[in-house]
Amino acid sequence: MIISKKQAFQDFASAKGLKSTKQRDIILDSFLSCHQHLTTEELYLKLKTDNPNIGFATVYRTLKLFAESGIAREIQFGDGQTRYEHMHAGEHHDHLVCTRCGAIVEFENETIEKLQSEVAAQHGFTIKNHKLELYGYCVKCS
Amino acid sequence: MIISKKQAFQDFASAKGLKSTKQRDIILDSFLSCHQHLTTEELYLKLKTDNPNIGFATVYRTLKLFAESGIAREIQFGDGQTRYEHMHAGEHHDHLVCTRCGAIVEFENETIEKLQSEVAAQHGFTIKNHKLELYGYCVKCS
DNA sequence: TCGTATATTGATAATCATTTTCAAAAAGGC
DNA sequence: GCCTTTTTGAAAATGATTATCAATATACGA
Repeated sequence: MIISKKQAFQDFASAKGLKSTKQRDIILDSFLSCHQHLTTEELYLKLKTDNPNIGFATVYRTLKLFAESGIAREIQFGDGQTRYEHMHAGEHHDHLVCTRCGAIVEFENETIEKLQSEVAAQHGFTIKNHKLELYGYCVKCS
Repeated sequence: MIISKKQAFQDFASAKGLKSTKQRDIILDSFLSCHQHLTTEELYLKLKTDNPNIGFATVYRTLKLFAESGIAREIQFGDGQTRYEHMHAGEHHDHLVCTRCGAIVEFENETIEKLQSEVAAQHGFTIKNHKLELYGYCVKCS
């Protein structure tokens, strides 16, 4: 899984004529080995421990590249920070967000996806992607 | 409809011990008579024509109050700006967003809502609100 | 109506996340 | 190795939003 993501990004990079650099490799490894939904800042801090020489501008730039390449997706939960999550080809998942403790649970629901397509078709829209987030309290917090 | 929103905000204000001010009245009228999904800046610019003496800090503060009072809701479409839309008691609508021309279409779908509740229940979540946005191209742009 | 306590305003400064700038360093051909 | 182009890191810039604070307005009791 991780290997194919690496491959996918390398394909994207060479197709775009990007040069391969140490920094991007490090950031890619770190991102792929990381839990989901992390902030640019979180990844930057995590990296800095082992690689104090990587600047945060590079982390920002590289995560944007990951999103562009399709191996990551930007998500925003309304707390002002952009998060990045791994993107698994072909599948899509949505989020339950606990507004008390910040816990994030992922879920998938094909019926909802199908209904979304129907709604879009009714309005003549061609859907590229979507975002569904349910906000509330998790088991522990309610 | 507009009158009841005004009433609703006044109830909220008095319950919170807020004083009634000219500025808030003007902003409330302007907001209620406005199209949906407007940016704080858009409302500020619109106001400034007739009321050059209202500061944008007040507009920001007041829109946050509207959201708190329940007559408005904050929405974010990922373009970096917070938008406010009218909130109709008891009903909830979601959005189709055209990523080319920026068109926004609202829709409601009870079945999706029901499925969301089911998903939340399965994970032990108590849902307070949710957000569903479908991004793609509208009829004209596709 | 007057005074007083409290909330609100507007201008400005501050903040926070993100982006841009730019000179120096690194990569990829040839 | 040379030369062109991309990338990097540090710092400055940006853009949206929030906090600060003195001046002003409001509510309410005397």
